[in-house]
Amino acid sequence: MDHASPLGGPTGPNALEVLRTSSMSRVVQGEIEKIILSGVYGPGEKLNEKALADRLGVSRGPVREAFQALNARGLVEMIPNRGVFVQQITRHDAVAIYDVRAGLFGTACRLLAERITADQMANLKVLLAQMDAVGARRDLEAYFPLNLAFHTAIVGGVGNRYLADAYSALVSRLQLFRARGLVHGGGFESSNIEHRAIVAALDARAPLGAFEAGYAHVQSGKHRVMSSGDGPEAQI
Amino acid sequence: MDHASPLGGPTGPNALEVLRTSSMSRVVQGEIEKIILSGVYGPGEKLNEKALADRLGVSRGPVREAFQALNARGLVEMIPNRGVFVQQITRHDAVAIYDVRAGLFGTACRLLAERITADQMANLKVLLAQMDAVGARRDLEAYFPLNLAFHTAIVGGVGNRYLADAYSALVSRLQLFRARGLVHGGGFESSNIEHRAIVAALDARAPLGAFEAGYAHVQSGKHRVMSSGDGPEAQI
DNA sequence: ACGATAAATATTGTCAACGATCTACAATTT
DNA sequence: AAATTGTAGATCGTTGACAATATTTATCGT
Repeated sequence: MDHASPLGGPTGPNALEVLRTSSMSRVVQGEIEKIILSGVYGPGEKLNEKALADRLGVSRGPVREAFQALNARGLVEMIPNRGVFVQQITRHDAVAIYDVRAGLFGTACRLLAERITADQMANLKVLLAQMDAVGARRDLEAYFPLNLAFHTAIVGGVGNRYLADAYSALVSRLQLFRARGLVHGGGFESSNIEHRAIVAALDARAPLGAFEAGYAHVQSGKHRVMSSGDGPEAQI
Repeated sequence: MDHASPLGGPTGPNALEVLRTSSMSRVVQGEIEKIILSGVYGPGEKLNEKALADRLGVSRGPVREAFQALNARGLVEMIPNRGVFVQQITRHDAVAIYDVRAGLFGTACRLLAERITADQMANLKVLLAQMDAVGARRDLEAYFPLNLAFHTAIVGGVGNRYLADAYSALVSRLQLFRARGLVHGGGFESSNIEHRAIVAALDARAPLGAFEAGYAHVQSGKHRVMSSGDGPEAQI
């Protein structure tokens, strides 16, 4: 099975720009991350240095450097003299990650409530309406990107790089916890109700209410995911 | 000036154990991190690969791998074909980091309020009393470790690895923002009052109140630091 | 046939070297 | 004199090679 296209193929938009701004190891890191998050390797599976290097058309050096970065981001586990393995996220871990994510998302809502612009507010309401419409049709394929855009608009809208980075690091780790599981809908209604509560609090410029709404929303998402079997799937 | 002792010297407890469990690049990473956080290199200063490698008695490979990890942790900035530089934390950045830290610390307090044990509660009260006593004497040297222990007891007491890691990553970054500045006291009283509010909320097992108390405490700390000149110093 | 031991293979950790890129300085031109 | 161009040195990015460690396979003994 093709895990990755050997570099030089249609990897990026234009290889010229990529290779000038980014170093090889950064490209390699992105490729390996895509491979890991795509789920083809499975949690706990070993990542062979030489095999990856050959597949990506580079030597082991850049691969090892990429491993260090991925390890710091919590996507792989490194055991000295043994090798690098895809990080295993247990059910217990996922709960812990969701708790932190809830706190960060709530914080994002709180901070955004203190500084949200009219344009941002309007954008969120548009997304909300679209999600309502799509949710009524139970169209999961269309709902997913809208939901992602909604969350991104909130977390990114704060304009706090450190908040956004920490949040996306948690989301990445959480992606490791859907061991090849299918995406499974359900909970459109409650999710949309929570979204409305968040927007309402933001519209009222109520930091405390916004925090609570955001925190509760992620916690609800945690319960939705956790209550649906061992190898979980949805993230609404 | 001696930036670091060449490995093999009295760096760690016993080099044998360290070298068996940890790889060289991990040791190197720790050494470089200590060097950076010690502040001898100054924000924005360049870290020369060969110079660091020579000083640590290794080749450039492990140093480059350590750089990747430190970059992912936000302690250095890597510019392709230019080099690695100590991350610069501007005043604006520090404010952003404090905001995230406030949210995380508040979340820690909230989660801890839901599960704190009697032993943990007692420990916090002991620390609180000690800080009161030391604060009354205005003994900053003694206050600092107690304050650190108090915060660590809360964040670590939750038992959430991801929360603790994210929090300490922010604290590390924040350390970059005391550009060789002296530690400057002041605010003992307000800080202690806030500590008491946190403990009271935890004792009452009140998640919401605990969050607010923790969040407000870090925000107050932010204002204490930010209001004291450009190159800030204290972190109480 | 099963388990323990030993050789063989594979993989990791580290290093030194090579080409590519950048930086600093001097010579030249306007 | 200021700006620009050209060159020399330093530094970075990558690679291939070697030693150390782990894993697999083969062999031996009970």
